[in-house]
Amino acid sequence: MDFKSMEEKWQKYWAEQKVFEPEIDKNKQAFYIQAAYPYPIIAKYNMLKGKNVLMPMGWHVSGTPVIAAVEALQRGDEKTVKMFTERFHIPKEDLKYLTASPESFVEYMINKAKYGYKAGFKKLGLGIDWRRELKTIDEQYQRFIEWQYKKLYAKGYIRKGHYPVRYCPNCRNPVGDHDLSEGEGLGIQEFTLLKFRLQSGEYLVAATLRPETVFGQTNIWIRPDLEYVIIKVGKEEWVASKEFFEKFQHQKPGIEKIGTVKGSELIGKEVLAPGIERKIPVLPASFCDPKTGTGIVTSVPSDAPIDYIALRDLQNDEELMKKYHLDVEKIKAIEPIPIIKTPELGELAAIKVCEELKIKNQREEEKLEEAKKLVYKLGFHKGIMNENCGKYANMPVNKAKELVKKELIEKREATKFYELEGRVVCRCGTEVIVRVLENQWFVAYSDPKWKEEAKKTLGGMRIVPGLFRTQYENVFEWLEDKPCTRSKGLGTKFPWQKELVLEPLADSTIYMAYFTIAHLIKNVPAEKLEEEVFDYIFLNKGNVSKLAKKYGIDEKLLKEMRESFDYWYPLAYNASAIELIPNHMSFSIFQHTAIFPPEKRQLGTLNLGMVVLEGRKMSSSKGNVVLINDLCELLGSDFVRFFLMNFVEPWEEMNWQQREVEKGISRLKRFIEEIFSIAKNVSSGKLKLEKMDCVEKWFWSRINSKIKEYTQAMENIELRRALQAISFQLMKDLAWYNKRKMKTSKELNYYFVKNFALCIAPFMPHIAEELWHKIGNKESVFKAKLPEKLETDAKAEQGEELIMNIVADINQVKKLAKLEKPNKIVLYTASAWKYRLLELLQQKLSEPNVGEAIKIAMSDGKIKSKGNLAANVAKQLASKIIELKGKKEIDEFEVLKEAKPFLEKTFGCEVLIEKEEKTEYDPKGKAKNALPFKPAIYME
RNA sequence: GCAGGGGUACCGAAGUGGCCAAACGGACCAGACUCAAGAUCUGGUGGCUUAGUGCCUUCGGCGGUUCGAAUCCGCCCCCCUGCACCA
Repeated sequence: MDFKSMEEKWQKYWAEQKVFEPEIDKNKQAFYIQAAYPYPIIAKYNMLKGKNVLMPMGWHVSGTPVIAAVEALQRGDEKTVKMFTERFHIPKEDLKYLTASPESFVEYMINKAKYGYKAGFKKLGLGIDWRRELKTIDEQYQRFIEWQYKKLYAKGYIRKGHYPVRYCPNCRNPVGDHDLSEGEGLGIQEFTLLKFRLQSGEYLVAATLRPETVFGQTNIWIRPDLEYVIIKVGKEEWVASKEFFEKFQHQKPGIEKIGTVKGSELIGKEVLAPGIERKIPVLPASFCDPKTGTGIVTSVPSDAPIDYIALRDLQNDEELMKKYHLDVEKIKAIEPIPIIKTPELGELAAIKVCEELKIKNQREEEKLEEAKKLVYKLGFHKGIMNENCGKYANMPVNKAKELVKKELIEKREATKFYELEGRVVCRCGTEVIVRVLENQWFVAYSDPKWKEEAKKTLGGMRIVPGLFRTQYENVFEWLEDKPCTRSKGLGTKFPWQKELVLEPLADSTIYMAYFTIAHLIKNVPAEKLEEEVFDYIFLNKGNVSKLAKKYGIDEKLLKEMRESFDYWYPLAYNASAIELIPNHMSFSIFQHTAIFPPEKRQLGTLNLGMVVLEGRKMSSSKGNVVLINDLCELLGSDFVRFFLMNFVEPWEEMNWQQREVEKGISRLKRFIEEIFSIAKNVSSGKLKLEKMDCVEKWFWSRINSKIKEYTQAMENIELRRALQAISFQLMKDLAWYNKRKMKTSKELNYYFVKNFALCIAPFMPHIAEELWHKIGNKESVFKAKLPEKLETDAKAEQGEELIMNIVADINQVKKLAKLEKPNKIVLYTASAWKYRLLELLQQKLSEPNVGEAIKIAMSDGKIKSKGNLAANVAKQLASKIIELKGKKEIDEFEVLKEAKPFLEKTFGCEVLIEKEEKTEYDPKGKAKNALPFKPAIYME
């Protein structure tokens, strides 16, 4: 069959008939969904349920990727050029369109590229309303985004503050992971910078991750051989390493170096320690690293293994103490101060761990590192502050940490200092530092009122699959203010600081509302789209006539836009990848909540799994991509669609394996072709149930139960389950029906083909449409409705099951008895009393209890009279009682009699159907083995 | 580290208290068809047994609850995703 021309034919037909260009229809319920696989399936399914379905498509081109690609092409980057010319099949002479400008790049990739995304989506037959297409750099769209941010600003949700970022001093730009050649994934740590005042007024500064341990400070460490710098910070003078000064410049503009001081000059002095207002000595240590923190370290021997060991080393080294003219007795008298208690390590964690690990001196760096991690971890999770910690006594460490930090900063005894978790290097080769951006704009997702309201919205939404709800709830809990502007990239200019651009996650949260009017607003000049205009369209504020006059926009058009938004909203599902739950998906719920009234938000979210290719992550930079266009070309779009859905449910990770798909396709194609051949022999007359034989009733019942299963699965967005029910499972039933049937019913054929076409339509629209018309329909299959009330015939299904089991059992016995070709097969159905016994057991026995079963059997006089056999049967039935639950008696004798010709044909010999108690032919005494639903078998 | 999701036979993957030695698909093996290959069909794929059976071992590990656990509870190990300026 020529599936390819079938695709073209129906795509043309749909376009002509405007099947996927919905107009407002008040008689139909609106169903609005976003377009990305697999929504088209859900969209089409809802059409078949009689809803008016809108599915638009847009292009999110904000941010840096487009710019980066254009720049790479401009400088002729080989890899990038190769990617575009080979992977995306772009002719070399067309590259000039890509390098001309980001806008030209976008235009070309969307509309001109033969293998571009749009072409691919069209090829897949997605059914998108292209009239509503938008790009995030469209002028009108940008006006809409401006409006959005003005609404947020008015509510106080746009705020300004500082923000630490990873920053390349050479490129003069913040850097993300993809900009790095080393240190991907390393984050920013927030250190507390403690200030220790010298008698002379200057401060020695030390960075720590454990501000709560200030209560255990006994001294501070400094490297005698190192030259420190003196820095002017406001009115204060700080002493720290040169490396620190260089880094801190980016976090505190305006500081300057005003001198230097040798570490050894500071040894032996006393400083006033922050948080405890006690004087402690400055002592020498070799482990202070100028590159880490400030090169000065505060010493808490109770909870920092290195401090403890260094202190002990010093106390044992009188010569060293004398060298620096230290008071030996005083130093020796220093003792760790217990401050934190954990069940595992007691009150002096560092000492305990050093002893356990048998750390001898400062040179055992690896062991010290291990000890530090252990103490830190336990202390943080299980530690409780003790009575030496003043008002923080009895507080868990993880809580005290924040409070102590806050207090120290408020008392100006400390400040914040940001440090990278490790060495991070930009692609340009420069080492990355942390810079604090002063004028960073934020969206205040931390706002308690907003959070509350957003949680309410979430509470009323449908999350598919449901198991992700807790994740959303957690995200909502910890979501903090999110920076929303940046200096580089495509996108909308930030209204209050035009040199900044709204970043990509900021302009993609309520665009769904824009789609409802995208086709109408296209020709309205952007400059007319002032705040009030959108206020009217989306919030129904103001007077239309006045607005129309004031801005020179057609009043009818304004009303139409208003009506369109009102009709299509709320959105049925917002859908995106699972990894976007912590940002895009949650932001979208927040922003809908902030801007729109409760009845115009979102009804649900659909969370989709990743697609991996042959077991590896898809990545265009690594060349591990496959274009949907190429796939459709090769396999046919209906088949691509089918297998995209067939592997896993939408939210699970899908591994596209070409070989497996190709194998599966041939089977599927045969099935489809078989259905087409059935479609040649149909009659649309009504089914006459009373005239159908057992097999036909069975097939009819199976079709109905599969449609039921399909419908149920579709409602739960279990697309794979739905698809399998209607394809592979039905395929099996069809095969059995073909084998079993005694005559052909055109009506039943019609019933089968019609329902198959309907159910498969969301998945394989072209094939469905072809089938639909083949059996005589004149309108699009998408104008039809799925059947709703479906009956099944339990007796027919049980009867056929009996035949299937008998066939399997006969084969089994044949094999075991080593009878290649039996001459005669005799089947004996069970006596009435056995059914009677089964009924009793079904009523009285809830678990497979043999003793109880025999008791029940013997309580009935008639059954009891059968003696040993009765006990035996009771035993066998009891062990299968759960399996037999709910099975009702059928007339096995009649069923088998009807199937007799079939059985004789199948096994190529005479088949006798006998009743256990009436049989005259039972040479081996097999008849007594008969059980309900399990006739006895004898063969020779 | 924190949060969320997982670990099932050779592989992918169903299965949430007894119909489970575990659906379905792939791979593999045997048989049928064929000159042959491919395609297709039939059967098989934990072990031992057997006229359609029965028993033993198995669902990341270890313990527990239960007459009964892949499924429920506790602890542990491993994998995936996200953790914010990357869309």
